[in-house]
Amino acid sequence: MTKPESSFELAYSTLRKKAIEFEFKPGERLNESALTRQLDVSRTPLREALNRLVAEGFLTFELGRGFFCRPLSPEKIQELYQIRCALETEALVRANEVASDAAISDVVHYLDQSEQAYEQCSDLSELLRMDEEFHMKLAALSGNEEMVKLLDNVNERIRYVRIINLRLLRDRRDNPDYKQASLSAHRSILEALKERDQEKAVTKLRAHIERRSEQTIELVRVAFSQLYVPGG
Amino acid sequence: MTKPESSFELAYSTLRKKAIEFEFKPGERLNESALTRQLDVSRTPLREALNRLVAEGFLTFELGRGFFCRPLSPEKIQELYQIRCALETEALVRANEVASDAAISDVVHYLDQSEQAYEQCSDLSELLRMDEEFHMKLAALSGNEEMVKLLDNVNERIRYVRIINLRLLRDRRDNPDYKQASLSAHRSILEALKERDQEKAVTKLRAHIERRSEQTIELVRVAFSQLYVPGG
DNA sequence: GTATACTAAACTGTATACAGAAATGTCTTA
DNA sequence: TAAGACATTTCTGTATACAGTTTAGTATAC
Repeated sequence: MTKPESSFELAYSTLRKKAIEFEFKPGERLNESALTRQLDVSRTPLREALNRLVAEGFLTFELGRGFFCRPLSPEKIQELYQIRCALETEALVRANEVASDAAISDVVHYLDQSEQAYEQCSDLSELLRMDEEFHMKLAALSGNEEMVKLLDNVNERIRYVRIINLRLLRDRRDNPDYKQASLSAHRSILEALKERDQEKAVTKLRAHIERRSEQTIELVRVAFSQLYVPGG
Repeated sequence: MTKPESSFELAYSTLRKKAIEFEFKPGERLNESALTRQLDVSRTPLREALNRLVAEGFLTFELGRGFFCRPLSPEKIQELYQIRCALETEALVRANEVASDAAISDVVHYLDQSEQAYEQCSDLSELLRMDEEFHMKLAALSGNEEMVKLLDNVNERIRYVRIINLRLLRDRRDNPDYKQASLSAHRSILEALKERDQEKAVTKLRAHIERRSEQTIELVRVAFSQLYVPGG
C-alpha cells in the first residue's frame, strides 16, 4: 500500500533528485516533451514542478527558451558554503539559548550510536548523508523550522560537489583519516554547546565547515578550468 | 514603450505583491478562477506563478484543496528575523574580507545622501524601503549574490509586520526619535566596518536588528492573541 | 435543535490542442 | 568553402476541456 502520488509530486520529486545529483548537466536545456515521456505525466504538472525547482535554485528559466539546469561554478559553491556557515552558526547560537540539556544529550547519543556505522561505511553518499544528518540535528536544536528548511536546501545544492570531494580525500595516497577528523569535530562542537560555551562552539563549527569548503571550492575551480583546456 | 510581459510574469509579480502586503488574509484560500478573472490570464500560467510563490514561502499548498496565503504567527516572524540576523551578520563578515575601502565609502555616501530624505519622510512604506535599501547595500558588499537574494526574500516576508510596528512607534505618546536611532545605528555599523573592526560591526548590527525584532514579534503576538478574544 | 445523509455546485488536477517563437537544416550565393 | 536567407521542424506559452474531488447546501431523522 503505497500512498497515492499526484503527477505533480511524482515529477517534482523525480526532477529534484536528478537536479541535486546533476543528472542534468550544468546549463543543460531541459526538453519538456522528452520529460513528459520519461515521467509519464503531461506538461501541465511537469511545468508546475519545474517552476518550483526554479524558485528553489535547482533550475533556471528563460522566457521563450524554457528551463535549464543550474550552472556549476566555484563562485556559486562558495556562496552556498557561506550561507551554510551563516545558518548553522546562527542556529547554534539560538540552540544555546533555547535547547534543553536533554535535547543536546539526544544529539550526543545520536553521535554515539552512529559512530560505528560512520567509521565502517564505505559508500560515500551514505557517509555524506550521515554527516548532513548530524548537522541538521544540530541546527534543529534551534527550534527554527524555517532555518532548518533553508539549510536543507543549501545542503542539497552543494551535495554533488561534496561527494566528489570526499572521493578525492578517500583516494589520496596520504589518506588522512577524514572520518575521524569529522567525528571528533562533531563531538567537540557538541561538548562546547553542552558546556554552554557559545563562543567556542561557534568557532569550532565555523572552522569545521570552512575547512572542507575551501578544498571543495578549489576542486570545483580546477574541474571548471579543465573544461576549457584545449581538447578537453 | 513598456517591455512585453508574459502572462506568467504578470500573474507572478501581481500575486507576489499582494502576498507580501497580506492582501490575502493569513490562511485564506485562493480561488483560482477568481484570480484568472482578476488578472485576465488562464489557469496554466496562474498556477505556475502560484507554485513559484509556494517555493518562496509566500503561499502554502494542499493537494486537492489548492493554494493558501501563508499563516502569520509570532513564531514564524521570529524565525525569519533570526534568519535575517544570520544572513546580515555573515554578509558583514564577508564584506570585511572582500570589500574595498572605496566600496564601503560608496555606502557611506549613500547614507549621507539619503539622510535628509529619511528624516523628512512621512510615508512609512517609503521609510521602510529606505531602511531595507541600506541593509541590502551593506549585504551586497559581501559580493554574495545568493545571500543577497535570500535576504531579499526574508525582508519581503517580514515587511508587512515591520510597517505596522513603525506605525506603532510613530503614534506613541512618548515618541522617541526612531528615525535618528536607526540612522545613527547605520552610521556606527559602517564606521566599524570602515575601521575593519569586525567584532564591533557585527555586534552593533546584531543589536540593531534584534532591537526592533523583539518589539515587532511582541506586536504580532498581541495581535494574534486578540484574534481569539471572545467576540473579537 | 442538532446531527446525519444526500444532492448539487464549485473547484482542483491534468490532458490536450494550438498559435507563435526559437532552433535546425537546406539551399543559394559569393 | 563559408556565409546568409529561407523553409521546416521543434518547442514553448497558454487557453481550454473534462474528470474526479471537495465543499456547500438541503432535507431528513432523532
